[in-house]
Amino acid sequence: MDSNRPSYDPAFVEPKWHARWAERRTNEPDLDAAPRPYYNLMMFPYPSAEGLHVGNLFAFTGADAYGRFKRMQGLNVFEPIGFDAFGIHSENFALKLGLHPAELIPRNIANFTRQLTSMGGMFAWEHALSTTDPRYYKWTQWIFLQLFKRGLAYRKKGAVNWCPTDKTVLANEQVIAGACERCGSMVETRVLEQWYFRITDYAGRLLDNLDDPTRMDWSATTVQAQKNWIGRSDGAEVVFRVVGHDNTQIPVYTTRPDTLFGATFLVIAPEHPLAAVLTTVATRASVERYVADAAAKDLVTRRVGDREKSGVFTGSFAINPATGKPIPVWIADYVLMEYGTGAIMAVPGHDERDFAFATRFELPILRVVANEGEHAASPLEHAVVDVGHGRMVNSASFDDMPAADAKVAVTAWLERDGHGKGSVQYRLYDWCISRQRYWGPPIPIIYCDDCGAVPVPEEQLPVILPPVEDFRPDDSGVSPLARHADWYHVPCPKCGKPARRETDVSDTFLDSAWYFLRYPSTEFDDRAFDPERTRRWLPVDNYIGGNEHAVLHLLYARFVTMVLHDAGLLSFEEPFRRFRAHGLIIKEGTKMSKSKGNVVNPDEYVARWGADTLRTYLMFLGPYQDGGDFRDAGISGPRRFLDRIWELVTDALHPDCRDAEILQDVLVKWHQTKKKVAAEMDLLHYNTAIAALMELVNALREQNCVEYGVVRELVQMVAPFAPHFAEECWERLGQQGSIFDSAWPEFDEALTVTDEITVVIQVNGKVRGNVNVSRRTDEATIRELALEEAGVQRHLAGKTITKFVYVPGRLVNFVVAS
RNA sequence: GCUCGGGUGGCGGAAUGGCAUACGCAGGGGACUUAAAAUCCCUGGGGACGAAAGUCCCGUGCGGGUUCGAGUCCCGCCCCGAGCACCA
Repeated sequence: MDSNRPSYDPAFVEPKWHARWAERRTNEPDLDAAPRPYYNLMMFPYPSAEGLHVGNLFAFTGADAYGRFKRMQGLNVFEPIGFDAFGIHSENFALKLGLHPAELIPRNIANFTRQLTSMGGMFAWEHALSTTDPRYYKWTQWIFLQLFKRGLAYRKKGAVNWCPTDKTVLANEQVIAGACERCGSMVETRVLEQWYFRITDYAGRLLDNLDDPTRMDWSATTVQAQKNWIGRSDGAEVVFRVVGHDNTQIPVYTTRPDTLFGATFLVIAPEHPLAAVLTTVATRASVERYVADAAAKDLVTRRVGDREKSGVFTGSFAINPATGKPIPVWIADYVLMEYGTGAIMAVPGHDERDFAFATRFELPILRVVANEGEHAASPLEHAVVDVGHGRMVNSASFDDMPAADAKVAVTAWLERDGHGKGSVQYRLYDWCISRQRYWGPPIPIIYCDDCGAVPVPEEQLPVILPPVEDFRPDDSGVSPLARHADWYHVPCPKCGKPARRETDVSDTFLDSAWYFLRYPSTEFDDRAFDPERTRRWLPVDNYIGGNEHAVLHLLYARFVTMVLHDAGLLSFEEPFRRFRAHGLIIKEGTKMSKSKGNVVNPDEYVARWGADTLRTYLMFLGPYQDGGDFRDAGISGPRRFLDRIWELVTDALHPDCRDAEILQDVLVKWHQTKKKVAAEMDLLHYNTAIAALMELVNALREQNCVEYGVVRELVQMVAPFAPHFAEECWERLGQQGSIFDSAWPEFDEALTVTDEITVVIQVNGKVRGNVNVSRRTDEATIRELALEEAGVQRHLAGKTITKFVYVPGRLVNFVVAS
């Protein structure tokens, strides 16, 4: 490099453009008048004390590159950012440091803001938000009230998951294999009065919309995760009459009504309300002992699958409506009260769990479906669950019917004879939103002895979280706010008598279930979201985030949006038109974790290589939707790539490079690159887009081409990845304004193909040569040319050609017999 | 156990059923330099034969199959990762 050429120095370029962007408000679209609004959203971060890690940066860079690309395609892109700053994480960390979260969080947010600025995100900072801001959580509380108004928020006493370390209730979603999702402690069960949202009322719609392409275009893996979570199953409710109790019936839920004739006993959950009714004098003592034991166990232990079956006989019998025969009713904790009707018909011949139970307690096992070639009376060593092609046996008039048909036929018979009906069940549970903690929005409810649970009037919102020093949680099962009588004693809004505030705060997932509605309307304090702004910007056009939120955040956000839609407050019921899950970054082949000490701090890399190099590297190291392996050794490649473009820009400034002649090869490569990059950007295939740009750079260097127009468009195409760098190159090229207000390069389809093509010649599918011909050459000519190739002749010698395959523009294949 | 991903050089990874290993990293050789870094050029799956040019064989986790042709499609396995897990 000539000594008088200025070299690329990110330490100079990057701060320069941060200042320019801020000063010129480059990243602030006109929210009231943008003609082609495009809402580009990424999952907002939790501002941890450690700062942004490289995984966050990977996620944000990919989302940002997409937003910048869309903007260069002429859309008015709104790319907001904010902070999900309430919650147990922040509170626990504050406790550890002996700080108040209200002190800690602003500090963390300042650090995140610095880092997010340095990475060069196209963020509309004027609309940044924090969920901890009373101007924000006022509306989080308002959302709670909207649900309350519609009867979708209710209070229930029930067994809940209790984390002994975090000292709070956890949603089932937050319990992973019996342990707290956040701290890993084994979860216990407690009985507490909690607030729930009736998300189960929406299970069907939440499921059905997933398959509606007019509403949702989501990553397939995320859709699948939501489907599994909602867990629809189709079956039937069957009613069993109890012998000797004329008014007592036991409804059970089954997905296999076809096996009704094989139901040899019933099992009800220990908490089932009929447990006491069905118990006889002889069995009372043993039943009471069993039920008490079950109650002492926590919910999680009861859900561990392969425990040995336990249970107790009630002493009662029920009539199987199909056979008319009495079958015993048992109590066992493998039946869950929360699912279905809390009672099952046990079919040990065709269900592994029922089989294990029947074996343990010597209950009869009967086969009612036989697979092809299998005798119904074959030894009963295990349950036959898969009966896809089986036929009915031991089932009276249904005998010999294919099992799949019997499911429908038995359900129809049940309905006709009044023994039951077809029924759909969902695995989804209602959403418990109460948290016995401090660092969250207080639930806006006041308890009055006369009026009950009274919502705080909307004009009194927000219910400010008081700045108490003593916010440490304890084992009492009530929130720290309950220790602050001066705060919670208030008059009842209805009758004015002394009343008490709810002292629990709401789940962090409620904060994040509506933040995307707030971004376009952050300056309004008299409404959660402005109708006109919302109409212009929502639903979100593109949402990018981690699949770890596939079933929590994304489902809750959909639910809240659907409720607001039903309340007439939103015109759409699905908030995210397109969602793409990004992958995860690992370090040198292993997971990053604090304990391994291999968490990559992006600051060091930004300082050493520049944010643009780091961004380009992150987008290059693997497919965005899969993630990749961050290796220190690899980053020099992308830096070299940018250095070479810088040099091409320097050379292109020479007056001779304007409208210089472009070699045919370069011209074609240029247009092919433009075509490929645009297509790959849209699919988020950033690694291959960058590879294509690298190929163009290599071609330009090999052919010694620095034609101004080609270099200018190269700079435009690298801009989504290296925005500061591209702006600087743009300016050096003498271009006016921000490169992000320039139009994405167009390509000419006719110039993406060459006239001369290479046709591969195969003999029996093996490559034996090739010929260069004009694209217009006909098949016969190509065949003649192919036969002249030395390598082809060698392999054809003494053989007979039995077939000739011609794939236009690609290859020919001679099939020979020896 | 169930569901969804995935298995390709030394490494990260490319490949609408059509030249496997694009692009990048690391490596080897060379140029420049007092030297090093940086930069630039060449090379780059394994094996056999050959002085070389080259020729041939084998190669995308394993075993079958479909096809003129399979990393790609089908069947049966193995392994890794993620999620769910007594959901009747």
